[in-house]
Amino acid sequence: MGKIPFDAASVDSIVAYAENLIGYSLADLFPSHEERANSRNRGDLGGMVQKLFFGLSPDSRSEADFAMAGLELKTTGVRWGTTGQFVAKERLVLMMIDYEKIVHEEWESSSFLQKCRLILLLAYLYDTEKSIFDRKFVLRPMLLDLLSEEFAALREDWETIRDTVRLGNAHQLSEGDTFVLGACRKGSGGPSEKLRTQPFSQIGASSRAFSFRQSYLNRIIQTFGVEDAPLRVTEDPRNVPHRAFEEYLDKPVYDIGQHFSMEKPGPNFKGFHRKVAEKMLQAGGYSISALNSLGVEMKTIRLNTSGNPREAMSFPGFKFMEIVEQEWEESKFFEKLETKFLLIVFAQEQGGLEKLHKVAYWNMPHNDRVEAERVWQDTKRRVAIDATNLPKSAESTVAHVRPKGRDGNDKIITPQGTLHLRQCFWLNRSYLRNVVQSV
DNA sequence: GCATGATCATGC
DNA sequence: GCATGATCATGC
Repeated sequence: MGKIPFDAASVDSIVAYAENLIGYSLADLFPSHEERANSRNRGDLGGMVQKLFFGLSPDSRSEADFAMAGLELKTTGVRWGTTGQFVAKERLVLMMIDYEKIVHEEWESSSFLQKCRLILLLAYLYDTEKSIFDRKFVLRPMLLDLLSEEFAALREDWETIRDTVRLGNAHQLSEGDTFVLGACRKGSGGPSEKLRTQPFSQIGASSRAFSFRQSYLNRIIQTFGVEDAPLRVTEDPRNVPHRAFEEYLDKPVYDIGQHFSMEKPGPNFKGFHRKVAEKMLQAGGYSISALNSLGVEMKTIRLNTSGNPREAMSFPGFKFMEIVEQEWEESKFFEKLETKFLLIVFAQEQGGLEKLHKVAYWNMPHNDRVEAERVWQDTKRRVAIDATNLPKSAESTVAHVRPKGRDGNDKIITPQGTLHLRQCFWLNRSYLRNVVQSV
């Protein structure tokens, strides 16, 4: 291999050279390369870019890929979103979390920043039909300095993860624990998964990696990847409750509705409280979709006069034929339970007025996710035997299964070949009571 | 009052 | 047309 056509010690030079990749695939630039044919390697476009385009030998050492420049190279798949911008296909995995090491570290001198402080992020158009060699690079090369002000929200999440491991709770980590920097599962998963050791506990923990959560990565792409984008990476989701909801706390929900000139809800309208919450969000400069793009999902909970939730909490429906073929980690329910929720809690007072009671973030703790998985596995098992006999709320402290459909005709096929009402997972009312008290 | 079964309006 | 978040309705 000849002389590399950039200065490997200069970040600017590397980034400028990376411009030459944009608009092309590796196949465009290296049409006759022998690796093309035998590469079914699904994840290694980054490695190939490093090797072919930059002429470096890939490795996974603790130092950055461009060691002299302290620059880490990452590639990420993007696709066209419905909003007319590119969105990330999935979270961006940055590096494995070393449970033994992180407990002794501080943010500024962390091995995470040693490797990932400076990231050159290249986006390619994700296309399952094409090999990694044929995927075109799009957007601008993105140079990210994780110690710059724009990425300030990372630090608190990194510390949250470290402190969880310090408490001997590495096995309890969840992506939903944090807002922008995630501790995502990395590894085989399933029953055969080999667990890792952790300091301060004998309990084996799943392998996890630092990642930009998908929502955060979207904001990065839409900020750094295009010209003249409004800076939106700086927004920290932790600001939302205070900014949008604080002034309405302890106010009657119908007064809040009136404040926003909301029509009186029709007798059958089931979304009034959610709508009121949405109005408060909007008045605070957010929206449901803005909240989602911050990686947060909003749920409303209404308490009766005795402080119990009026209803269980539902999740998206599942298909009988699908769940019997699925692994837990692939399921929608798993994904939801690693989500960060913003709970908007309304409470009915003895006198009769229902008020905005509490607004707080919550994500499901580990023990309850274990129990939820048990319910899911039991559901999977029972669907295969008799899809009409599924876990009821008395069978678990956390979750159960119940119908969720448009009407009595909303039936789908079961493994028994019969039609049965579509179902979904629910969090038990009694469980939600504890949740509300815990936040 | 609760568990369970059965919808409802909305928004994409 | 359909999934979704949420609530209604019934029976014990």
